[in-house]
Amino acid sequence: MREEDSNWFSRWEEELPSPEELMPLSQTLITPDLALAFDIRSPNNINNNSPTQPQAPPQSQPQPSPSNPLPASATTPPHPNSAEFASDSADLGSGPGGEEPARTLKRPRLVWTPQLHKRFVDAVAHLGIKNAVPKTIMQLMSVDGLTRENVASHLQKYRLYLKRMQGLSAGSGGAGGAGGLPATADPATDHLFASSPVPPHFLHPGRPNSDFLPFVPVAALQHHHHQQQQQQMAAVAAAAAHPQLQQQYHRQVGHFGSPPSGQFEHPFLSRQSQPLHRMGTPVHNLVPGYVEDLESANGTGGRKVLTLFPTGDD
DNA sequence: ACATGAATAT
DNA sequence: TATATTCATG
Repeated sequence: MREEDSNWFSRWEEELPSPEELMPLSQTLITPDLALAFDIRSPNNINNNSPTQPQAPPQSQPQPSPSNPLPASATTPPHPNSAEFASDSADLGSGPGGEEPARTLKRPRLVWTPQLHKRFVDAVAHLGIKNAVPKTIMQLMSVDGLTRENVASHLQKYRLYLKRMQGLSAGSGGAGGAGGLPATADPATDHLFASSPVPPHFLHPGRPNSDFLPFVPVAALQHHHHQQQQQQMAAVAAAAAHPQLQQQYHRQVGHFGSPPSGQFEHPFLSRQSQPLHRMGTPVHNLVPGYVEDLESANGTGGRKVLTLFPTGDD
């Protein structure tokens, strides 16, 4: 019933990160090889048995992040970044055995952790279904390394999920939250989606419920040529919708412009801007809320999986 | 030319 | 299965 809805909705609302919290949330996708290069790994169990990701239950403890036992011989560290390198022609099919990271580098598969998905949902929620298109969502999420394709793909699946939910929503509030599993979402396939509450508006396409917090978490400078402009555009667009926000936007940008504290720089952070023409990364990993970690699962064929999961409890 | 969304591939 | 990539449209 509606009351249930508002119930979980309230909770969901409370969980929403405030602009301040959101702003510094510049996560960074660290590629396995990069991590390896800098010896960034969780000093925990080297044996990741769990084929699936820790479902990240409500529990938010420093879950021993399944480190990746990446075979030291992990050669071919896929540089996941810009695929805009046209000049070089070394070994084309340098598959396994080859050392040089062929330019045919593919990013590791992105794993949508509940946290990441939450950001996704939040972004969509704040944008409104209409404006929630991959590009915009991506920008709002401000996750470094996230591509439009990543978002598009996820969005596609998410829409299907919503559709299914609409059909089943009759009688049961459905989307359980972080607390319990929704009785309605049965298939394991929906587990991820079930981890984040679905704003009611999503299920009611005919009702422009726009009483959402207007904020513009423009953040994380990203690489690639025009991204900055794009972000600005996004911000401007958002500002257009909410003129009063322009201030916020500027404020935030300013914030990013000047690092909060020059305490120390993690090697890999500074390095990060090195390998490719990535722009300076405003990573504040001083914030204990989010920690980047990665896990490469040596699946069946040796495909690497990039997992970024914030340790921050949600 | 570019972004989206669905279909298809891995 | 989940995510990536391709493809047809807008």
